[in-house]
Amino acid sequence: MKTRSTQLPDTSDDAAKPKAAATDRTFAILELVASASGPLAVKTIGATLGLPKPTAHRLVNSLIDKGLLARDLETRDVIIGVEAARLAVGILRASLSRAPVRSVLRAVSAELGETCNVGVLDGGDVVYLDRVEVEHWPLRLQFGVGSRVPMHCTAMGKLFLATLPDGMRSRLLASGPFSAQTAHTLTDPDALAAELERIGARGYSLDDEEYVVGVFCVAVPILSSTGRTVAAIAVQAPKVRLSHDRVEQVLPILRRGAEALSAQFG
Amino acid sequence: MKTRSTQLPDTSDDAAKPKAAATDRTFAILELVASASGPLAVKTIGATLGLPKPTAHRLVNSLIDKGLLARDLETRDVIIGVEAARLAVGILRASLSRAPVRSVLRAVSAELGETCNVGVLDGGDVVYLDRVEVEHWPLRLQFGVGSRVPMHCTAMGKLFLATLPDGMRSRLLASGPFSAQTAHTLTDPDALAAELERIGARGYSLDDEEYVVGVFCVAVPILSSTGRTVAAIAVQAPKVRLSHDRVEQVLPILRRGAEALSAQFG
DNA sequence: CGTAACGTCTCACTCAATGAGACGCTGAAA
DNA sequence: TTTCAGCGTCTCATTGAGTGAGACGTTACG
Repeated sequence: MKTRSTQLPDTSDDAAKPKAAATDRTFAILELVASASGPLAVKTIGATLGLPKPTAHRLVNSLIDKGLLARDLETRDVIIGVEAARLAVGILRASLSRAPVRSVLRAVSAELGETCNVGVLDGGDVVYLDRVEVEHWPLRLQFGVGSRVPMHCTAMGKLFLATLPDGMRSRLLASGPFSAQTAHTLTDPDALAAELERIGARGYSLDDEEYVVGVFCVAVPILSSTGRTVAAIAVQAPKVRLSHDRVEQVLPILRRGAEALSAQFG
Repeated sequence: MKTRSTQLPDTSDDAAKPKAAATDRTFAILELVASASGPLAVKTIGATLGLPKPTAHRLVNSLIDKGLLARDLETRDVIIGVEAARLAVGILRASLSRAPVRSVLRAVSAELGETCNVGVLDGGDVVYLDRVEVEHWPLRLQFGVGSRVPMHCTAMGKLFLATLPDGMRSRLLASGPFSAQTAHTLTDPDALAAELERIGARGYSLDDEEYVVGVFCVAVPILSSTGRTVAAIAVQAPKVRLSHDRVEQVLPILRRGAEALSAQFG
């Protein structure tokens, strides 16, 4: 649910423990070599990732032993290994099952000219399953695929809340105070309940700067074959480009995407 | 004092410690998921790799936190994550930039006298992994290494579609309307399906001004050792220089390049 | 309403990873 | 040649990250 780094007994001395897991570092090295333009010296790898000299060599050699990395024959530089290529082919093949979703999302995003994403409800918050961006703006890294956002102040989250069974909804509504992310965030349970009522009746959900200042959001449900809301598709954009006056315009496009996606989930 | 309270049902005489390397196991999990035919239950992963229950969950969740794995929507099964796909594209690109391999594409391009590129399928579109140009023309910057092009209107894309398993192909064909890039683009699913049929039978794919006006393209598959299409190599040129009448001429050259490159993908 | 299967949590234990420092190698400058 | 500098390798005390048995929740199902 929360972040994963488990620093339990760290009380007073803060952030002075850059202890890193071997696995994290290993993947960092692999990714670095994969994204490099050419062969890399171990020195460079260590310097880039801030690894002590022996550690860098140990991890690199360990990857070489696995065949994931290799050494250039004359220079001793590090290049990608044959096992990595095998793994990569497998990964791309396995990730094919995601292709249809992404395909739809891209089409919707292209038509709207704005960033779109697909998310589901997991635990107490919304998880982004996939995302197609249209430009580079600050939100980009903050809310990438896999990141979690609250339910009470996002278009998707409120949509899920509105379509939940009554019992679970009231339980979630009672589950504590809602943080005020912006001045527009609905923190009062009654106001939120009323908003959910509206959303349920309309069949779509809006986020008018309730989570991030200056960002407007529209979300529609993705229904399973049984008619249950299993996911949602949303568009988000700066409010200067997307606001209440454009909602009627984007809805049919979003709904078409949602319909195409519901076929994939059914 | 050591408690031998539990007699394990087997392994009575092995002096070998339960040797555990977190990194090895993590990569084993990733590879297992990547090479699986579909979503895997954590139970299955643990059983296959001989991992204790909590350990299996810990490692899997750690990979999920990194975005390398993900969970299926309704079933809680494990599938490949989006970060893994990103990593995979990087790996394949890096592995193609290795000197011995790069020369293959250069040779093909030189022999044909036209621009050639190598690409794979990722997330519903084609990604160029490598590219050798022969002259400076408008497409140059637009479709460099790393750029993505649609599936339905490119030689490579259609080739991938044609060699996909039936289920996945039909799901992708159902995943939305196909944008008409030019007057020649196949936008009708039925017409596209018929074209894919032809491509599958012929073993190569053509793009006759379906993506860019005036550009003709020929693509052949790069097969893995198991005979699966894992990538493709293509030549593209202005139609005045490359068209149907030259296809038979370029095919053997492309195929020779494809064969040389196939070793790179296992 | 068991019950069975699976996921999560806890918690001592301990082994694998860590990294400062010493040492060796090779190649280029002096 | 010698000297020096930059890298890679080796050693080893230290420790905390990883481990896994067992207990506990949580669904799914007959």
